[in-house]
Amino acid sequence: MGYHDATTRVIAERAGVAEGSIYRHFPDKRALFVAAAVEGQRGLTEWMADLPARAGGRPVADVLTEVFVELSRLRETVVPLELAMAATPELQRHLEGAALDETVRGLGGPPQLLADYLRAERERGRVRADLDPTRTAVVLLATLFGVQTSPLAGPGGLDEAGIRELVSVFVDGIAPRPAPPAPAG
Amino acid sequence: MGYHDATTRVIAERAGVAEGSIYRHFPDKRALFVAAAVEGQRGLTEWMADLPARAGGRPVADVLTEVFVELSRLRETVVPLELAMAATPELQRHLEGAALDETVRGLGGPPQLLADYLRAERERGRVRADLDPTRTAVVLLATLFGVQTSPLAGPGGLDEAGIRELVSVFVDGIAPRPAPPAPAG
Amino acid sequence: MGYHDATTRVIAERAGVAEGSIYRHFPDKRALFVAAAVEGQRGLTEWMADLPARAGGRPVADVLTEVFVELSRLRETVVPLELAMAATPELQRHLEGAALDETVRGLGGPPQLLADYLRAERERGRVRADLDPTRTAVVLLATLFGVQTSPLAGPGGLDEAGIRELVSVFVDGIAPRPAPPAPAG
Amino acid sequence: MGYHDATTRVIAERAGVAEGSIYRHFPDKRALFVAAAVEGQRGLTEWMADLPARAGGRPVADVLTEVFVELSRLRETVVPLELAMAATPELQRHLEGAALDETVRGLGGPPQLLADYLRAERERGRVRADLDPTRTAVVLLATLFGVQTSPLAGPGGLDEAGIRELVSVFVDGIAPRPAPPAPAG
DNA sequence: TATGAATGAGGCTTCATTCAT
DNA sequence: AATGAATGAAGCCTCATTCAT
Repeated sequence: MGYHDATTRVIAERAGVAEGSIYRHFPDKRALFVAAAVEGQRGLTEWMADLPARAGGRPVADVLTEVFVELSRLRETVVPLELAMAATPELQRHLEGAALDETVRGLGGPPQLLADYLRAERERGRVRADLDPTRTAVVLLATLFGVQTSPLAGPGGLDEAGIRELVSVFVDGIAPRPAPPAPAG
Repeated sequence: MGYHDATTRVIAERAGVAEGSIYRHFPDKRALFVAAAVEGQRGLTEWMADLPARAGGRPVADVLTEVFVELSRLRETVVPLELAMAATPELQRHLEGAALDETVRGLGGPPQLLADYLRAERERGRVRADLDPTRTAVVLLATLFGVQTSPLAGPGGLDEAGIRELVSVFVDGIAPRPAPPAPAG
Repeated sequence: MGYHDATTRVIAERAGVAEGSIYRHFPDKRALFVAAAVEGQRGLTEWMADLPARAGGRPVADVLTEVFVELSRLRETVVPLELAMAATPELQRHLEGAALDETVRGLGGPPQLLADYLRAERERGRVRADLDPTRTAVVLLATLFGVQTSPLAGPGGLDEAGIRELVSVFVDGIAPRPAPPAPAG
Repeated sequence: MGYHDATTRVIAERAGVAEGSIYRHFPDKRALFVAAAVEGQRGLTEWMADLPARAGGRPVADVLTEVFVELSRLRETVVPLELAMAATPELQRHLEGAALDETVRGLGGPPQLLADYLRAERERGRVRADLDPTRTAVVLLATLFGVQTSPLAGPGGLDEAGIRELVSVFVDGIAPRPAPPAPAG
């Protein structure tokens, strides 16, 4: 449901408060919406907080798959908000000014955490050295967003198998791999 | 700009016609919007029509980069429409019933053309044999969509350098490549 | 169907002409509507033209029944127009200025013809001498109109049996009749 | 004034409220209109509630005259609504579903009350035994409606004298009465 | 002269916001 | 502080009328 479909009446109803009461907590509807989006991000961010610490453990593909599965689950509630933000430039402008929770700001949000993880793995030689972790993180998250958003992927986004394939593309690329050198024996 | 921000007044104004004239050509606003989206797709699709025939030519990464650069350019007009479609389920339902131009339907649209290209390259051994071309095409296009849409990538989406890096990730993956076998010599 | 439901588009469609062509024959929609009402009256009036000449023939109740049955039949097309006129004061004002066909004007329309008939019967002693024929005619026609119009009578107005009962009330009244004097024998 | 002339703007203006406020009390314009008609009926019905109890008292013609004079007065506000209902089939369908005030429903509305009165008078021998009270009541009310509605009666409907004559026609009929039998002397 | 696309005023309705209670 | 009725701007759409062809 987008920004315009979430009328103040519906919001108030679901929140179990009167319509007028909204304006005691938020100056206007936009602020309420931005706050909801930020709040959604907070949940995601907290879940991902330990991601950088997991570098060097399980294979990168496994970690990314797990992260993406969780993201896609959590995002079921967040994506509509983000879509609304994306589709409503008016909201984006106000997002910048939004008072980000200090905890969240410190963590930097999902993109920062994913970038930190990728950087840590790169240092361990498990990620290509020529990739910029930040930009790569953005591409990964944008893909997840695109896949769950675009009509192309069908309604409901990707299931776990789909996410696994997606991660496979990211990790190994679409180009065929040369045969690994025969282990020295 | 989303579906709701594109008021009939604004649309009529930009088209240089009276508001009432819209309804001589479209039964309602929804139909107008869907038609605009379909028309946008038509331009994209025509540009991509010869894509499958290019398989086996220049390196896959180069072709994809070129395609994505063009897509991102053309999509400057299409993305807002697609975003609106994505953010407005009401529109998606009606898109299915929309009278797709026969030319476009025959070509199958960008996802189909890209899938055909990938399949052709796979047959030539230039794309991993274990990937499903259709799903891979969807992931590629969804990524492009996500990158140009998500607030993460900043306003304006990716420039050509960004697209080049994005394609690099897709083609070669983020995992480090083993050293290619030393050419015989 | 009323004045507002008869849109110029519908009228033009049914008439098999283009919408714009209406305005070559009538200055505006109002004039078109008044003309249609007048035309409807013309048919009724012509059918009733010989009514006054029938005075003295068959019993008054029979004549009135026959007239009302025919009126109710013809009025199936006229009543909607009259209703529209009644419900739209704007139209009534313009009806007065309408160019009544000379023939119709000469005859005076249904009320005048019915009044003439009643007057002729009154002279023959077959209608109460203390009733004003014109006002009585108006009451009779208004009743027919009311019965065919008011929701009370149910959809479709009265059938022939209903009209017969209605006429019976009018002719003999609702008060019980004293026994007629025994014919001299 | 008809249904279409009573625009929401005009209604709101006359009611001294904002246009949008209408929709806090009624789901749409139709409902508002039907409610107004029902409310109008309520006033009429309450006024007529004691009618059946008056049978056997003053002469039938006097009672009917009194009733019709009052009806015509009250109906000055109701007739436009009823006309609108009659001219707008869409409204009639919704009238059936309208929540009639229980009081009104119990009384059955003006037609039922008038029919009850006529039946009571018939039992007293003051109304013809061969007339169906319900149908007669409908004819009487339809006539009043027709007279106040039809352009024939001129603007403003009937005055008291006109109503007296109308009732006279109904009570005694238009046929001449035979001389009452000479009282025994 | 006939057509029908274009026009724009105005209709009904929604909705974010205000305000008296 | 909370409520929810009231507000009025604005949205989509219809329709009588005009005008270029």
